[in-house]
Amino acid sequence: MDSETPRHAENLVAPRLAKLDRLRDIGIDPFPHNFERTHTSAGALSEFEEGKEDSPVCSVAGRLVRFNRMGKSAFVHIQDGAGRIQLYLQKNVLGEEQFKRFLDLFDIGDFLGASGTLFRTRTGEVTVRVESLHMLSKSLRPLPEKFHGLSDHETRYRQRYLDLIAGSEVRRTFRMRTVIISEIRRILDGRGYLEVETPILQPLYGGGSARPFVTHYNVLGRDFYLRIADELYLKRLIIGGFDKVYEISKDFRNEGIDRTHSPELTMLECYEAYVDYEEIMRLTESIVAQVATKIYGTPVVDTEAWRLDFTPPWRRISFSDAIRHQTGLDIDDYPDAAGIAEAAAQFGVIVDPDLGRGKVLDSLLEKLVNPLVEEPTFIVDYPVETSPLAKRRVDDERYAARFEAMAAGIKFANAFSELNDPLDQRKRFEEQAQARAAGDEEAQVLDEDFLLAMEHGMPPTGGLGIGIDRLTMLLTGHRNIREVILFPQLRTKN
RNA sequence: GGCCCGCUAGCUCAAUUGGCAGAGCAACGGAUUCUUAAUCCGUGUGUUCUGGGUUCGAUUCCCAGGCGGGUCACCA
Repeated sequence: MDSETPRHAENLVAPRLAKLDRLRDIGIDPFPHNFERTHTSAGALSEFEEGKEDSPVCSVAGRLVRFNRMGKSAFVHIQDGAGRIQLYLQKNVLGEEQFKRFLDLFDIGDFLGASGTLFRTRTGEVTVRVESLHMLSKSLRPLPEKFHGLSDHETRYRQRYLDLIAGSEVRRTFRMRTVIISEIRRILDGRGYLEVETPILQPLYGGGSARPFVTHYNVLGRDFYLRIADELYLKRLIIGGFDKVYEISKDFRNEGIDRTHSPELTMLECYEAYVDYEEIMRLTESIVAQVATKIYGTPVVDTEAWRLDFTPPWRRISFSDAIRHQTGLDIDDYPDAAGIAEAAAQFGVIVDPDLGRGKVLDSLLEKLVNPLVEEPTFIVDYPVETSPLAKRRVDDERYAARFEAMAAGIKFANAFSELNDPLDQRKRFEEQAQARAAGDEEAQVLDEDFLLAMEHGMPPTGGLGIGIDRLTMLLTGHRNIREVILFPQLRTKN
């Protein structure tokens, strides 16, 4: 018994250890190497429904999850990756010895393999009439209760395997997450995008506004950063001549953890040469609508949490209109940080003006507008101070050609016409350096190597980032990011 | 990090205005050859998160800590 096992739990483990010994005593390996199954649970059920044979023969395997003993017979359910199937065990079919062995030595939680013929019970359930039965792996600990399942969040996250065993909704959510990612790949591959891999350990972090995790590279003798974004490397590839590139990978941001933030997050970033953010908006709508359709057969996501219609085109509102509608303020009337900070304070948004006008405007949007956005919406044309890597609008240099996408109060995409003027880019970095000096720890760091690349010429480019975790939340109806991350980070127990 | 809430059996939850800790499921023993949260008979398995304090007596009250949840701040 390991040290984590409470003493009283031994009462639950000991009988199973005894059964393990008895299995070995009668020459049965409780942990055999394999089992030749012919069908998954779902495969067996559909074969029966197709009715090509009267009583199809099959071998199935899975974890024992329900156990109804009926004296000389028993109904049990096993669960595999495809679902559940019922087995019917009869003393006169299995023989006295094998039947008794099952009753005496098998427990809920064990993996077993069974072979037999399919039939339909009186109550209509397609079931395997078992002719031979095999122990595939003995379970030594009890599973969570069958009806209520596991509801303690801490245990669900720390022992996710128990959550997955007990909850079909949980399994469904994570299968959807995988479908979302593979469908995005399929869409981008189909459009001629090249999937690439760029460094996770970076000598300088950039491409986003966040504090990084720091690590040490022994052989190079210096600190490196876990990336907060892929952006500056993907742009180097655009400069290098790949017209369309994307990467789906983890970013790391050393920030708070809450319902919509995980320090380790999965991000899609894609860049396409010769297009602007208008085209990227259409791409974004198309990706999300197609992914939703892949899952639900329609772009309408109708869950317990919300109903969201991702059918393009989505609603669009400019940054300044969004602020104006919410506050009556025209942000153009406040060209400096001090003025807008004072105006924001009237709405309970308190920001130190030393951090810059962009920071104040960001806060206004974040606090007063974003939480109220329910329908899928593009907020477009961000003040240039908030967008150090985005191109200025042609008609108004105070604004950047940038959008963010949100729904149900959750921001899930950020995109812009990428700044490709190296002189303007240098200026923007310098402004960020000032903000950093004033105390903005998330301000971007000047990256000479990136500027050098841009000085060699970068084509006009549209770029997009989609938070995969958040998109998964929206598409699966979860309000907490931990529900869509298999192993969310928790404090370690000692 | 601040504030608020929670932690009781393997699981889901009760209860104790400070006085022997109790249900269902699971488990264990028995009955049952068509069950579906099977049913019927019997058995309660516990460091009430941890450490202090107050008290004749603490699971309950007080203090500190741990872990979790919510919220605020920061970020996507």
